[in-house]
Amino acid sequence: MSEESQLSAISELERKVLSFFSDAVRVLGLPKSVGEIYGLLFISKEPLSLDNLVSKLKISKGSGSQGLKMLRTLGAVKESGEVSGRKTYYEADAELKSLVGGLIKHEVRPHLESAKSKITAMRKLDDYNDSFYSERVEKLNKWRKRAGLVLPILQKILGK
Amino acid sequence: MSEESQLSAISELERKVLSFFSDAVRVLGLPKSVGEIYGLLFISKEPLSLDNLVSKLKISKGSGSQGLKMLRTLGAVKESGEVSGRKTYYEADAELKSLVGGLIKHEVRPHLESAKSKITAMRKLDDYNDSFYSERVEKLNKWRKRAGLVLPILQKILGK
DNA sequence: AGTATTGTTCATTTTTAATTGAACTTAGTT
DNA sequence: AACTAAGTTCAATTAAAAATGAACAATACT
Repeated sequence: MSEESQLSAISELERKVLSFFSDAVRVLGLPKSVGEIYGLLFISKEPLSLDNLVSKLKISKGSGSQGLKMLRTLGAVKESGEVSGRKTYYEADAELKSLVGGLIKHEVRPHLESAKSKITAMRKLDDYNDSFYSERVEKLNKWRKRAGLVLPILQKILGK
Repeated sequence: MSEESQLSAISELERKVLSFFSDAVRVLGLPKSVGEIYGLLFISKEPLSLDNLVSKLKISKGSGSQGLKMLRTLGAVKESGEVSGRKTYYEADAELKSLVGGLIKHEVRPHLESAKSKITAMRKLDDYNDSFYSERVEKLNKWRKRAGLVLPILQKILGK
């Protein structure tokens, strides 16, 4: 049977929230559609299905599916308990803690890991015997370590 | 007069440092060429001119000029005292403090400002009278404020 | 002054990243 | 079991970002 037809246009508030999250997400280097999906869930009173998102945001099913996948991975979105019919419905996890945690784990840590292995490789080079170069490489390592130390602090402060 | 011809190829260490900074810079949403320019200056024993950078990195003069401009704006690079001839030479400001400070000031703060004005606009909408919506908007504002508070702390921790 | 060299700007091109949509897979319904 | 709707995947397209290079501007050397 046919549900409430999903033609409801986007409200002014929704538009502003979408713009807010598109921007925020771009700063973090994620695609804008991901920000829009999260934004719409964030400002929605009820959980939304993939269909709902696709029709309201006027994006393709493919984008919607991929965007939701990323948001699930980040832990920014969760399936709603309500399982009416065969669709799955999503709602935003609107806790800064979850968002920051997911971003750190999936977007930041991997880069720090890769930085670590690059530094390890630098130490094996002949140039590393030169004091200027070794000093510079070790400075990079100090930076890397400090970045790693800051993350839990960040998480603690933001995730209250 | 002709200087030491700038054909010196890139060393293995240099290659690794460039890769390190290209990656780092991409995480921050800046173009890779900017990372490479900074990287080469970071690992160079002497200050380098635009020409030096362009020939070693094999990038166009245009990219080089734009990249240096961005790095100057961020305060990540400074003109060397040495003014031999008519070229200007640059060296990396290799203090994490400067880098973080510049990024916060030029890349982060402006976004927080724009977020602030978006929230102000949301508060003026009719929907804001609905308690669910006002609660959400105020949550966004809480997040924004918290992000603003974290920056100086970040700066303090990283900029030691 | 005139000339040569260095540096910037910006319209075009190239490269990279995101989105689409059609084919496919999975799961629910009758 | 056959059918139908939901969701995923991925090759192809489109859109966004960065790099190029030629024209221009600024500077300093003679």
